[in-house]
Amino acid sequence: MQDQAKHVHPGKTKILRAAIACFLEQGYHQTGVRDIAKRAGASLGNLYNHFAGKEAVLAYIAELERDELAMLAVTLSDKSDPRACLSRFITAYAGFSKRPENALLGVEILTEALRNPTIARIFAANRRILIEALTDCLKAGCDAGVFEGPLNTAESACVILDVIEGYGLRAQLTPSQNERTAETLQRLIFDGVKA
Amino acid sequence: MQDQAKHVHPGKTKILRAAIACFLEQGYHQTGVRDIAKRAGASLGNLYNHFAGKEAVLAYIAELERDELAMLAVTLSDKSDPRACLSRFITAYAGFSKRPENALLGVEILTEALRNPTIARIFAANRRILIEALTDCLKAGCDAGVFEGPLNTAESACVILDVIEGYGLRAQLTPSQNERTAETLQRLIFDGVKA
Amino acid sequence: MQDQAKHVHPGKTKILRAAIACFLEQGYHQTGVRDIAKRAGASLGNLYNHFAGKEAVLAYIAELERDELAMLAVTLSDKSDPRACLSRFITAYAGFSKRPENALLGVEILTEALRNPTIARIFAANRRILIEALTDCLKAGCDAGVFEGPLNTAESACVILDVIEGYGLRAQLTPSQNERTAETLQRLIFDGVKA
Amino acid sequence: MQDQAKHVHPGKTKILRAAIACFLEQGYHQTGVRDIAKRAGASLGNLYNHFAGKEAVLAYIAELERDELAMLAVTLSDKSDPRACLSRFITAYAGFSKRPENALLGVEILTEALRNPTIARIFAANRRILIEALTDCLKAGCDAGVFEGPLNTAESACVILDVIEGYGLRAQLTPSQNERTAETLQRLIFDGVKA
DNA sequence: TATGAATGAGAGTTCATTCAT
DNA sequence: TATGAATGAACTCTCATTCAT
Repeated sequence: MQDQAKHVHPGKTKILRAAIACFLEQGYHQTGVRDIAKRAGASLGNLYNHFAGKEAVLAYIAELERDELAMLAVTLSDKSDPRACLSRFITAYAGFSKRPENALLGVEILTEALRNPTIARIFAANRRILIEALTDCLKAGCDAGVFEGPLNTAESACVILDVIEGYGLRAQLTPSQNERTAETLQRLIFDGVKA
Repeated sequence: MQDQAKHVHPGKTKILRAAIACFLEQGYHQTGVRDIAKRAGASLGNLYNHFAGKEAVLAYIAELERDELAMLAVTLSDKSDPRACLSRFITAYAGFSKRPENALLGVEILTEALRNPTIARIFAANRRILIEALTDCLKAGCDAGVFEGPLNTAESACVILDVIEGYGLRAQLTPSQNERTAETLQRLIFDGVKA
Repeated sequence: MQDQAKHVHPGKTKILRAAIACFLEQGYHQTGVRDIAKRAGASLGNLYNHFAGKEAVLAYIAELERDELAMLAVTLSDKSDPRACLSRFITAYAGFSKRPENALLGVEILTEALRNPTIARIFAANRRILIEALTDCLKAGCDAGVFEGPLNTAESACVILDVIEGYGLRAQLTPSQNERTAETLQRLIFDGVKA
Repeated sequence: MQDQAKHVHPGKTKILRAAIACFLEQGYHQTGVRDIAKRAGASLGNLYNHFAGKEAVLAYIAELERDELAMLAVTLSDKSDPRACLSRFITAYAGFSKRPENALLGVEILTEALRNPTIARIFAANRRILIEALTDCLKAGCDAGVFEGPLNTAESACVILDVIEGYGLRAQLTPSQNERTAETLQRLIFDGVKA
């Protein structure tokens, strides 16, 4: 989570950063608003001056992700060479996904989205950014014949994201993973396992 | 979660089933031990006669998964035709993964495993069952030349599980998904996107 | 607490000994009936077959003390030499009081007696055994002129017991105490501090 | 327990006074934090805003005793007349010890100190205040020849405190005690029982 | 904005006790 | 006798949130 928050009130940013750190370390439900306030060096009341509540903090964090994802989606906009384009995206999104703050916060937001409509809406909107750009890229590739059609492009886009995000999450559980696994990602997405 | 629990005390089974239902509906952290006891029609104290605590209930559920996964792993044991074998496994595990109790409980267990060593150990053991069987299948396929080597088989196994589990989870978020998506899974795992 | 319990049911004795051990280690209120049963290797229900409840266990223990105290009181019965008699009692009761099971159980019983009438009655009865014997000894000594009268014998008896019991309790808090302190007890009880 | 607490937050003081009252009436372990909060007219959560927990409340109370004991120790500082000094102290400390809040809270703190290191440390510190002052007084008296040396002054100091505190505690168990017992204390401490 | 005392419902857990077997 | 599952009230403590200052 980079500093897209530069223009907001410094007190709010301080709280936000503390919240991200807490959610990463302890998880959303295991984190108390007191933990956040204490870590931010702010008072409990002040947290409520900046955010409507604990859920609003998570929602805000989820929304911050949007800008980052939009930048990643740009990687996919070059329609002239869908293959190279997809390859670049895989590398970029794998790099994004393996950063702990993205991998772990992503899981927190996903699991919360499963039962919390407010978060679900933001999560779906974020995801749509990548899915749509990826789907467009796949469609362009199919039309150009560089991807083997007919392809269920929307579903394929989801699968590609799953593969990359799964890789990012595994990087947290097994930090010792070697560097060549990123190449495996490329290989499998493009060619599958078959001879 | 089927009835592998037949041989245990009926009171314990009753509580277990209630816990599974609660964790599914509300999530692990959002479920209180009182919710479980009430749903089981048992007293709070009795829950603690059968389980050391709330975490022990989740751990027990996670351990129950092992037997089911072991049965799925058998699908992969036919070394004579790795390709057909993998194909069958994909179908079987996709069917397993799209069932809400497996998809949602799986997420609960995964997220808890991220920060809870007890659950992490069980989660890792369960996962290893599938990973090892799948890796063996891929290796056999590479040796036989039906899969395109050289292949990072261990990492590929992880990716294949990610793809299927991601599919299963998406089935919960977007229940309207059509049936053809399972075919897309097979297609992408075997061939990737490229022409 | 020696084995006056030989003639009772062995299951009961087992529980009793476990209870004493628990009360010593954890204190009466910090000990649960489950702790006692577990330590005794008995079932919870069985404990209730032998005792009406937790309080009854403590009451029984308190009553066991009576026989030991009665034996100590015998030390004071020799009216021919009140001085030697008192001296012997001080030594005997100091030895009794510094044993952890007597010192610590004594405190448990005393504090429970402060607010629990059942225990208070037993505690008072036990204490009366020593007080009366000691008062008699002091009276005999005053009559014989070996103790300096007029002496508030009843109150003096209490004070003598306090001194010895305080010494026993201190032995628990500061186990490093040297051996000469028992002599100090004799000295102070007989002569006080004054020249 | 007098109002040394004037400078602290009124809410905290209110809770403290309620806790003292509860501990007196019911004892430390028999008192629930809800009892304290209810008696204080405060909410349960607020109690935890002021104290880290139930034990911290008792620890705070034990620490409040320190100031009162320090004032009593001053009674012993007049080295010119150790005998008169000791006599005054006996009267003062007997007066202190027979007040229910001191006698009963003292027992609660002592028994808790037997197994709780936190409380044990505070208890020992409090006790050291009196022991040291009393030991100094006895030493001065021995040097001046008004007390009969050689005297184990440290141990004698303990015994003197035991005698007075035992008297204070007995005053709770047998409230009908007449006034002359305090004189008996003086008599026994100075002269013992012997002619 | 910023503070932190105050709230009370709810958390997980333990309690002494009962009772059908 | 002996068992241990069952009970539900009570335990200490934490929660997200409010509000007077």
